[in-house]
Amino acid sequence: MPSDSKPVPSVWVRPRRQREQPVLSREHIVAEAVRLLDEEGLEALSMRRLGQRLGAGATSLYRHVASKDELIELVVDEVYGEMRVPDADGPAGWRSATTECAHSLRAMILRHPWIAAVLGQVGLASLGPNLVRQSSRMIALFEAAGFAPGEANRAMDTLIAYVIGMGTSEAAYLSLLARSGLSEREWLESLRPAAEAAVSDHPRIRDGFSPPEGDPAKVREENFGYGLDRVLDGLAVRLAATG
Amino acid sequence: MPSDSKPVPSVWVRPRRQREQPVLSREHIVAEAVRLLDEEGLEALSMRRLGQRLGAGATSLYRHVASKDELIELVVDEVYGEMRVPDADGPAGWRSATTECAHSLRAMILRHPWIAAVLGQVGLASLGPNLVRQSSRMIALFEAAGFAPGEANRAMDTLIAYVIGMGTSEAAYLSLLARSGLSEREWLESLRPAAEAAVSDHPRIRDGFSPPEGDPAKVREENFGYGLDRVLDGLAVRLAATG
DNA sequence: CGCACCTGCGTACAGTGTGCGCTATCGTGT
DNA sequence: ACACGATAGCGCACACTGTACGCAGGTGCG
Repeated sequence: MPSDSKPVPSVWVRPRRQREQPVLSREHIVAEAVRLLDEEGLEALSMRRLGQRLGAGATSLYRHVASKDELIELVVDEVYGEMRVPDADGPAGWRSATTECAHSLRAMILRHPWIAAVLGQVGLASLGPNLVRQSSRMIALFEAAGFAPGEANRAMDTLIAYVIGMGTSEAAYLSLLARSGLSEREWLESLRPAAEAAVSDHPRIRDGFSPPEGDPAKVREENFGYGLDRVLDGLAVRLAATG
Repeated sequence: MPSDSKPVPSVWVRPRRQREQPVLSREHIVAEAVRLLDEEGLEALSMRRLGQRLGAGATSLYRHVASKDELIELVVDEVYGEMRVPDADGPAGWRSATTECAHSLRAMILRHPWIAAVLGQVGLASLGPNLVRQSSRMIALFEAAGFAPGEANRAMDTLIAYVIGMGTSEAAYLSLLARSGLSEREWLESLRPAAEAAVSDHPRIRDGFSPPEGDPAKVREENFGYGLDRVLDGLAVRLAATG
């Protein structure tokens, strides 16, 4: 019985490869990636850490996913599926239906702030199943409202661009804040001097760093609603002019 | 004269440290970073490559810039300064002035497609001088149009959110395309089968992958203009209702 | 039984951001 | 004129990244 071989390749010690039922699969990987991203943010997502959380080696993931970029595409499509899009033949008018869409998309972005950074790389150009499904349902909404078939798509793009632009700003702000480790109030307080200097040079800038007028989250939601109403007003004008 | 010391630390061989005039400086670094990003895209930006292009070592940059993240903030503010914002007391009406802003911002994004990916990380939350200046000038535009002081800010946010959302999508699409190395026509052709499958399942989706109806860039610009008009219509409605 | 296949793993490589301590240069005060 | 402190740049080192490659073990089919 040789004791000089260090790793002792004995049958009894060998880890027996307990193939529990949670074998690796594309769905498992994507789901765990979303969880990791939600908990620790974008730069915490590495193949090694993800593998670790799944009880697997880093490179094992590559059996199910071609590359990290592809994984990110999958993850984007996954969360895009969380958006709620009402049925086009439902009882609600087009305005309230699209309003619900917009709020639901914003909520999704705020639940997963990391997509802000990721949308700029991968965009909505990839043809994931959820993206296709949701887009189709949204276009139906605009067609039911009375937009011509070709135009409904552009109307949807307009609305989505607004929501994504607004959500991106909010998400970037929030994850900056999260990375700082401060509470929102402390953060604003710490930026106070710089902000005051800026405001004094350019008096027109609204002082977003003043003593918080109520819940900051509430303020952000109202700002979002303001712009949303303007965008929908504009679409309504167009609808009235062509109908 | 010992010949065994390999690196020969002789005074005559020593590189004499020619301190040419292009010493490193924050401005130089930022400018070169923008050039590198424009030429080779976001993931080509590393401190080592940037230092190399400046004829400096990687870590030398840290004398002028605290971290790569800070460098990126600087770079964002730099290109944000490229946007053209007309004077508020100029001859043009508010609508044409803000239209010019929007097109100018979009043009900036398309000139520097990498900011799409970067805006999601750093956002417009940092208080760079160009950002402050441009925002102030834009708010002035909306106040001159008749928006109440507090509301002008929200109107601007609405417009900017739309432009950024739309620009982000375009930029993501374009840089995906650039990474593929194909021409736009080849790219569309290669996606044809997948797109057709998607369309046949969801007939409402406009077939954006059909034989190009004219210049694709033109089509994108028209789509952008469509949404822009809707957003400005909506703001005009609000203006008429409160004025 | 044998054979092909598929899944997961360990190793390895090139490349990343950046902390630390060294050297050479420059501007300034005496 | 000379010394001295500040500063700019550099090389090294560390921990970490994505992923190519080849191997080991299990599974299903002939």
